[in-house]
Order: sequence, then C-alpha cells, then structure tokens
Amino acid sequence: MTAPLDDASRTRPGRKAGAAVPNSDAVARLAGVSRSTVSRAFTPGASIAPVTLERVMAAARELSYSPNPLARSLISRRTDTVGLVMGHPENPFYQEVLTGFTSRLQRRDLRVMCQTAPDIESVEDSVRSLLRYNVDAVIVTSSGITSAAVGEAHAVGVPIILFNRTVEDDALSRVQTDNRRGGRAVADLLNHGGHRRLAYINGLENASTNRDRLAGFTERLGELGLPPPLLEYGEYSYEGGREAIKRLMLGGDPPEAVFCANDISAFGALDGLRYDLGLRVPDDVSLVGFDDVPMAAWPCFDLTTVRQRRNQMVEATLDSLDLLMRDPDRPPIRHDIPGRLIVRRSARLAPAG
Amino acid sequence: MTAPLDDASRTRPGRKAGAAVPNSDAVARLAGVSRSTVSRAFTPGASIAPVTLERVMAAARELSYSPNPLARSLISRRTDTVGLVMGHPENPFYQEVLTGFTSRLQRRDLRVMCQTAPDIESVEDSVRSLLRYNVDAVIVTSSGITSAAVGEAHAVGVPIILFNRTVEDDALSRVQTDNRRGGRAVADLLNHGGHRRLAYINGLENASTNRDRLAGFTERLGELGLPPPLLEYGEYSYEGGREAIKRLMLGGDPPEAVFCANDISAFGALDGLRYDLGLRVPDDVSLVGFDDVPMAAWPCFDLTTVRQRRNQMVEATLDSLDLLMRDPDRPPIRHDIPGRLIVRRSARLAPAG
DNA sequence: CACGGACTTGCACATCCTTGCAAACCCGAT
DNA sequence: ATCGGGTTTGCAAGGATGTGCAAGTCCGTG
Repeated sequence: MTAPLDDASRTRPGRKAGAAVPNSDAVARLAGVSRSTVSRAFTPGASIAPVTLERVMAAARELSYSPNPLARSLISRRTDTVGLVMGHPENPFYQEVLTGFTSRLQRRDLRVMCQTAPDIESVEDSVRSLLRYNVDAVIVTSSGITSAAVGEAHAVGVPIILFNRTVEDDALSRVQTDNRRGGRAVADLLNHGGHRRLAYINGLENASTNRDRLAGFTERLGELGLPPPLLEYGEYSYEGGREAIKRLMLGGDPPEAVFCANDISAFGALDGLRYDLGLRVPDDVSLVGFDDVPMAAWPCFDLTTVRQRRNQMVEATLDSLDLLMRDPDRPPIRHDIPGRLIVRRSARLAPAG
Repeated sequence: MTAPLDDASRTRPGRKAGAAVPNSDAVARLAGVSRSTVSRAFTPGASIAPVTLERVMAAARELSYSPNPLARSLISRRTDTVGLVMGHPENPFYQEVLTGFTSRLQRRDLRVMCQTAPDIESVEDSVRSLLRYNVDAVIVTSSGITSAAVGEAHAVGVPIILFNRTVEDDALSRVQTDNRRGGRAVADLLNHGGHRRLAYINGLENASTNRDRLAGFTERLGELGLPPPLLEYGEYSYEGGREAIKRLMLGGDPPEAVFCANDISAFGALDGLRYDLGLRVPDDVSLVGFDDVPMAAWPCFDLTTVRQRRNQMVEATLDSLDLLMRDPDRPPIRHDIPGRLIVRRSARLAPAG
C-alpha cells in the first residue's frame, strides 16, 4: 500500500532517436561564430555585421535551422501564440468567427491554441491552462468569465479580450456588436409592420448577448408604447426555437411577431411555424433573427435579421490585441460595432391591409 | 544603406514586472528539498518517498505552482499539444469535427493548436509550423498533403493522422468514411428508384473524399448496367451546387437524379431546382447528399444522404493517436468507417408509376 | 554491530535559446 | 604609432525544468 501515484502508461515514450533537429550550436559551428551570434542573426534589430548575418543565414539554410520558439519563449516570455476560448461552437456564427480568427492570426504569424468551454468553470480552467502555456493573449468568446481567471491573466500581464461578451467588470477589453441597439432596431421594424403583441425567444439566459438584445428590444418597445414581449426559452438552438414557438403560439395569447435571439433558433421557430403549426410567415406571424449567418439568405428561410459584422469584429479584436500586447498596462479597449438590419421576407414591413 | 533587417516594431515589450509565476526553486525552498525532488514529485512513477511527496505537494499548493510545460518540453520533448490542420472550415461537417476534436482532446488533457489551410502549400507550412512548436502529433483534415511535410514529421518522430483524406503514400495513418462504399450505396438507391440518367456534382476535384465517392458511384453504376454519371463542378459549396444544378438541368440531357458530393452543395442544388428552375424534388429530380449534417434533417431540406459517423471517426482518430504517440515506429493505422445511408424524402424510392 | 540491499535524494549536466557586459576589433584622425 | 569612438563579437549567466549517477539513508538480517 504505497503511494498509488505511479501510472506506468504515462511514461514518456522515446521520440525516435536519430532525428536531428538542428540547434543553434550546429549553425554556430558551421558558420564559425558563437551561439550568441546565431541568436542575434535571428533577432530583428540586434547588433550584427551584415556580412556575418549573411554567413549565419547561409549556414542556417543549409541545416534548415530556425530557432526553437519554445526555448526562446523561456527567456523572451513570448510564444507568438494566442489562446482562443470558444463558447458555443454549435452556432455557425461562432464557427465563422473561429475560422476568421485562426486564418487572420496565422497571417500575422501567430499560432492559436483553441479551447472549447461550454460553461463558466471550464472557461476558468481553459484560461488557466492557456496561461500555463504562456500564450501572449487570450480571446474569450464565451458566456461567463469570472474575475478570478482575469486576475491571474492580469497578474502575469497577459491581455484578455472578450468577444461579444460583457461582464460587470469594467476593467476588461472587449469587442462586440451593439446588441442593445440591434434589439432596438428590431423593435422599430416590427412596430412599423404594425405588430403589437410581440414575443422574444431567449438564447442562453446568462449570456450578455442575449440579455442586451432583449433589453434593447424591450426598452424600445416601451418607448413606442408597446407592452413588453412575451418570453420563451430557445437556448440559441434550432430545436429550442422550434419548441419555443409552439409553446408561444399554443399559449393563451399568441404573438403577432417574434424576435429570436439568434438565427439558428429563428430557423427552428420558422420551421415550427410552417411545418408544425401550419402557419405562414410573415402573413400569420413575423419573424426576425440575429447574426445573419449565410443560411439566413437562402430562399428557404429568407430571414430578416440583424447582421453582426463578423470580419470587422475580428479585425477590431486583433488590432486591440496588438495594442494590448505592446503595452499590457494600457487601459481597456472597447468596441461596440453597430449591427445592420438586413431586411428580407420573414417580417411584414407594413401593417396588414 | 546597412542591412534593412531591423524592424523596431517587433521589439519585445516587457511583460508586466512584478508578476511572480512560482518556479520549482521556490517550491523546493519552501518544502526544504532540492529542485530535483520537486520535479520528481510531479513525475508520475518517479522514485520519491510518500511523505516527501506530500510535503512538496503542500508547498506547491501553497504557491499554486505547477511545472512550466514549455520548459519541461525542452527536455522531455513532449508538449501535450496536438496540432490540427483544417481544410475546409466552411463545411459544417468539419466544423463539428473540429469541436469534436477540441473538446475530446481537452478531456484527455491535451492542448490543441489549430491551423487553417485552404491549399496544399499552406498545409505544408502549417505542419512545419506546428512541428517547430513541438506538437506531439498532427491531425490533418485537408485536401492534399505532400510527402515533404510528412517526411519531416516522421524524421522527428511526430505521428501524423489524416482525417477523411488519403494520399498515394501508403505509409500514412488515416481515419475516414468508406467513401467508395458510400458512393456505391447511393448508386444502388438511385437505381432502385428507377433512375437511369444520373449526374454527380463534384466537390473539390483533388480531394480524395470527392474522388472516392465518385469512383464508388460510377463503379456501381457500371455493375448495374447504367451509364457513367454526368459531371458538374459544385466546389463543395452551396453556391457551387446551386449553379451546377442549373448547368446540368439546362444542358442537353438533364439527369433524373443527382448525387452531390456533400450536403451543403446538395442544399444549393435543391434550392436551385425548386427556386431557380421551378422543379419538384423528388417528383421531378431525385437528390442525394453526403455527410448528414444536422440541417439535412430539417423539414425544409429533408435530404437523403450518407451519414459520416463523426463521433466514431473522431474517437478512432484519437485512439490511433494514443497508440502512435506511445510508439512512433508502429506501422500506420487505417480505419475505414462505413457510412450509413439515411433515407429521407429527397430521393424517390421506387420507379415513378 | 556491521553489512547488504532497497529506496531516496542531491549534484551536476542536459535541453535550447537570449542578453548584459566587457573584450576585441576596425577605421579614421591626430 | 597611438588614441578614441563606434561596431561586433564572445563569454557566461539566465530562463525553467528533467534525469543519470552516485552518495546518502534506512531497515532488516546475520
């Protein structure tokens, strides 16, 4: 009964032996200089004679050497890697965001470490895990982030940017669609259409995107003299939206128009309306989504929605990242990028005749 | 006119100063042991007295220390990170695959470095870049991979697994759907439906998935005494499929049934048929896809398709990875996982009466 | 009590790179 | 020929850890 810690299966397997990854020493010998000089050859702006530089580079090419970034990071504290914590990877909008980030980060010669984090605790874990790997920055696209992980990141000077998420903590940089204004625009649109009994199909309850869209929507309805919307839970998913719309329409006081927290749940609601309930859109019910994923433009859906400017948001995030990485003490950067109402055919534009 | 190499903007910014990430030395001092002992405390199976282990762990907890994986990797040659090279990130099937991989790898306590690589050269670059970061293995989900990168990986003993891709090189491990058999199954289905003039809407021409699906389809048609299919290019995309179907149907000899290289292009074809051409599916034309993405089940599409067993494929990949990481000299592992024909309403099942 | 064996531990070197400092060098000027 | 200034370069220390080897400890046995 000794310590049960050992775990023979985890024993490190020998990497194949003969494998020669060249190191700076080999290059130094070949070029007839010291290792320091090799290092300087690969450090932009370091003091080195042009002719020596060329000799080192030639040797490096011959051995196809390039500095080991992990060893370099030990001392430079930079890994040229950013961490990406993804929340709801089933939403096509975020899938596009993900590929936007990876391809653009690649173009800036930055590696990206992905983590998926469905719930708050795992966001914590993910951030911590990324920090241990010395990422230069962290992008979080996920519902909640408690201040603990943020604090740790700050302590080691690693910038964190929230993408389409807000928390109470004011000290955080973030880039988001102006979700509140998006919600207000939808209220205006539906009001113009002459709808009076409105409903909102919630996304995830504690996601700030969801809260802000609903808040803007409700706020503007109030200003227009309309009652607050009925609420149902759609969970940001197709199935959720499809079930939610049934509950709404079969309830006591069915709405004339429904605003869905995102496009996917709107597709569900749309299908629920026409296939489950036999209703027509927008003749019987108007429907609006949020995101403008590519599918929203397909004729089968033709969904009126609020476009999130994905590329612009991604660019803004990366630009902010650049600034924050240069100066970790810089005050937080905020971007609220206006959405754009994309009018298609799922919502009536004028009061029914 | 000196060497123009320097690039002041890249100068490394000082990480915030006071930040104290504890190192093994601090733990060693606190626990009253040497650094080696601390190291052993964190190495499963290493020789250490239980009481010492506990003392070290207590000290580590107090300082919230854990070994720096980057420094560790310098000597152990393991980073607990795998590289993931993604090909066509716009296809929802691969998006699900991606999240499948990241979440499952996380569960195995492995980090994942993502790269996107639209074309062959960038696959090369991505693999090389990942190798420099010392990943323990590479998963490639992308059209082509030339033997150069594979050779380099092999040379340093890093296993590579191709996901849903094949190359001529027999020495590669891979996991894929049995695309050829999938194609054959579709041929049988359409034959049963009484269709005789068939077409295939290509995906990307040099993707092995596409070639194999087409090969199986054509082969089986031949066995059934049917002529080879008409061909059009759909590029694996919605727009591609939608254009392709128009060219097919407006050509001299329109087909009675169309097999699309994947679901997305099938959606495009479907919409082309009903919205652009005013035809009905399956009454006028039968349509079959490949993948079984979630949308295929939506009533709006109701697409007959071949399901790729995503979870099973991902699991098989990770299991193979485990084996290969333990023993880099192990012969290549192959998995050909049968697809499953999912019959819905987009293809006629019996000859038209 | 001394000895052998098994188990623990520390030393020192290894991994691979960066960088402050000081020595060496070059070249023109005195 | 000597000096000074600026440039280049190497040394050695530093970053954080893993590990072979040998020394040390402990315990049971003869």
